[in-house]
Amino acid sequence: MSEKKARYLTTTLPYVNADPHVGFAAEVLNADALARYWRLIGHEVFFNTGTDEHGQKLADKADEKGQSRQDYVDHFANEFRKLGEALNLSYDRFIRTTDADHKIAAQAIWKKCLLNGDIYKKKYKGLYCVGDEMFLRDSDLVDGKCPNHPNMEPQMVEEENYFFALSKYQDYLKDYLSKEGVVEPEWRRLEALKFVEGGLEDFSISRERSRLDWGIDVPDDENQVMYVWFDALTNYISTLGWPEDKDGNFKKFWEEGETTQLAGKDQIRFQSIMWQAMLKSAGVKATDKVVYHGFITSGGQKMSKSLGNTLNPFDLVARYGTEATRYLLLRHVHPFEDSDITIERLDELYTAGLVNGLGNLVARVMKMAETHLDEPITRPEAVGFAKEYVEALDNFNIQAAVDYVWSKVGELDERIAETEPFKLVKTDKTAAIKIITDLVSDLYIVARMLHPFMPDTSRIIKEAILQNKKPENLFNRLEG
RNA sequence: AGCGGGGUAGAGGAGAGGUACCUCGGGAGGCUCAUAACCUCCAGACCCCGGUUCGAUUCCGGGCCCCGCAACCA
Repeated sequence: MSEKKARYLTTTLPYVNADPHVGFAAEVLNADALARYWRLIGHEVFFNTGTDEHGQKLADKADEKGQSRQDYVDHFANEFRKLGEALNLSYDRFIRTTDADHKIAAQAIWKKCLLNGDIYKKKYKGLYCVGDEMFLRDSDLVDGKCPNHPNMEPQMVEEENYFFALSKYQDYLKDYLSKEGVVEPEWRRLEALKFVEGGLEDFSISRERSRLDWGIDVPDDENQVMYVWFDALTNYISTLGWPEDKDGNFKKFWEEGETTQLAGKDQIRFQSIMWQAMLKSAGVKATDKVVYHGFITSGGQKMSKSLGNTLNPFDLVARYGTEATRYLLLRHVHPFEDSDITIERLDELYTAGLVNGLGNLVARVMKMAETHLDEPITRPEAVGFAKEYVEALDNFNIQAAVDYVWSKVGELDERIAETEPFKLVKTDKTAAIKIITDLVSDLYIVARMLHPFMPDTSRIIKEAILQNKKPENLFNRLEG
């Protein structure tokens, strides 16, 4: 058996200025399903996620609450860790951009890029919105004001910042993005390519300390603090131990392995353009593939607190349980396009797919098995997965993979209706037992395919089969 | 302004030059192993106007509408 390539997988790091969003829950669940699947088929996997914890917005909020910055972000980091438990995630590291080793790595990549001549200092003058702590571009202005803060007068501010010479990497990025597969779905790659061809501007990568004092220090310049990019993006490699690589994870997973990043569709510029240029400048291998998903809306609108249509992942877990929440978000969120989700819809899908579907199938098959089989079936040989299932997962289409598993659930239900083993057992016991054995055996295969998506359910079904015992109901009916 | 995606039964998706599939929901029958579950059948759709074509919902042009991006929203 040939040694399979190690695989690295990461989500983006959510900014911790709010509680976990259901969209991030979907992203991290997709990552988790892929990580579990890859491990299942024999790859060594490093699955990374975590939190992005710097920036003036967070510092201001901490100040408002009278908390220390670290305490404030600790609280949110903890909320995101809880999400990991609530969703039963199998990540290998939960990185925080406030972790000591990450700060060292961020400074290290900065120095490499500086040494490579891609970081320079430049005076920058422009309209600045105090509300957003951001410079405004002319195209941002609405009636000469910041669109987010129409009551505040933008101020003309001049400051000196470091810039990264993204424009130098136009040709490189064009080459990088010309290879099919570096961005999924394919049409997003074309979008990225078009953006690069449209011309790239160098971007600002630091702020004066007076304007931003909660971040990683710029090496050898007391007055400057890193602005998001060199800080946040570097997590993808600092998590592996770069640059020292004491444990060899960076070499194994990033340099010699296959790297995949998952991100929202708004992240193309950051993940597939800026980050790739930074890696090139620092002499680090490019990401092999970035997969971009859509957003989740509710009731046809963007979720927002003022509309009252936010769905909190913790509420979903409280309502449906961990396994069912995984099912709902993995099967009923489109892999690449936007998806709309409402509680009413999720309730229907929960009942149809889990209570009436999988749960009921397990109950009826295992009841027959327990009643009519003298002993458990022998565990079916692991002969590799069905082509449809494998292809869907290779294409990052988890929805299609789960759909395939449920097509098998449907087939088993049909087969029971057609062959009527519960009736046949009265007239031809041998034939009935053969049918039941086959049903149980195929149910075992369903459970195996279920593992990446619903690991506990998969295990419970397999155990029930190997003990020849009907388990407790897997999914209870919703109240009301 | 521009760039990108899209408009298919009540809802969400798939698909193809010869009027269309899946899931959920609705209706009728059947079954009794199962969580009033399951199976079968039925009703129900290709945004509008032109063009190409023997034939378009599918290709082309135009229109209308929706969504995303527009350099820190997952």
